[in-house]
Amino acid sequence: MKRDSRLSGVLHVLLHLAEASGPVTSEAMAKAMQTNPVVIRRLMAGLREAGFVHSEKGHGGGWAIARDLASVSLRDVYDALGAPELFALGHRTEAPGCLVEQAVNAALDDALRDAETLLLDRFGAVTLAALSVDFHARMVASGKSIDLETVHAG
Amino acid sequence: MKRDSRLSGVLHVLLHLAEASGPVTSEAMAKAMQTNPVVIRRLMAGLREAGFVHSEKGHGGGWAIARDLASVSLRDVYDALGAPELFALGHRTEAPGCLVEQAVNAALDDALRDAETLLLDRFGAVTLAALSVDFHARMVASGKSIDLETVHAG
DNA sequence: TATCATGCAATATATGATGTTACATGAAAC
DNA sequence: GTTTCATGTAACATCATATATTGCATGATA
Repeated sequence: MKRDSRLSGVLHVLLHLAEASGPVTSEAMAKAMQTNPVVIRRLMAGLREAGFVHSEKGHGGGWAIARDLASVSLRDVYDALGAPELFALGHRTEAPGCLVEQAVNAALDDALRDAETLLLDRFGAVTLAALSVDFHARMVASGKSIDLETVHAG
Repeated sequence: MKRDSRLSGVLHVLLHLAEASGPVTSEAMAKAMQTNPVVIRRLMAGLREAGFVHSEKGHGGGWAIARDLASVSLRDVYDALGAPELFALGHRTEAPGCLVEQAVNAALDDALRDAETLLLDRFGAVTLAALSVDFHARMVASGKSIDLETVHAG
């Protein structure tokens, strides 16, 4: 089962944006993330609509953070991505006529619903600012400096 | 993100097996589940190794439950399937050099780990017997009778 | 007006689950 | 014993879909 890395990717991009002094182009981000600029734009589209980032065309354009990092939780980012499916487990049939399958689905859904609530609550409790703090702590601990180009070069 | 329906499918099959009087062939199950006999055998392989079901070759052969339903939890079945990935969310990079990505991964993993614990505990608390009880309650409530062939005909 | 950057649709590629075929093994029926 | 039935498994085919790419339109700056 292939896993969806969009949330991970977007958070990564956002934190790098937060570190940058000016706007960063899709191309620069794409190079750093080893992917295509269009993929970056697709990822960011939801965040732009949600007002978390701002994009500018033309010379000197690119992407920039539009909100205080402390005001955006992982849950917000997740929602801005369209609240993608959290679980890899699914049902064989969504609306089964078979009563056995209904019972199975009900049991699984019950557990999944609770886990989903827990997970989203956790996401809601973590802000981008908190991630940034953690990142800076790691930077101090490692003694390394960082910038988008050099860190993602290797 | 495509979802893995193996757990759902196996549970469905197991409960039907429990209702059956004698061994059920892969072909019969496959017809009921609208899939291929080989797929059924693949699903059941882990359960056979775990000792939850028994298979017999030749005339009158097929699959049968080998354990008391009360002694098998959803967690056991999940493990017998090889403990497949629970979450659709993953990391962009598993062992990133980038400290930003490390911080992101750590935050996500933290939340996911707790959700996983909750989910597996829930699975551990539900036995096949409980599912069977629920199924019979549904059958009474609906007034319908059931058997493998007729229920899955349409 | 030439260049740079996003916006977006359409298409291509890659990956992995699911489905299928083929054949070997073993058990029961005849 | 030989025929039939069923599982066991590997190899292969298909299909779904996430990801990547291409192409072109739009708008902003030099």
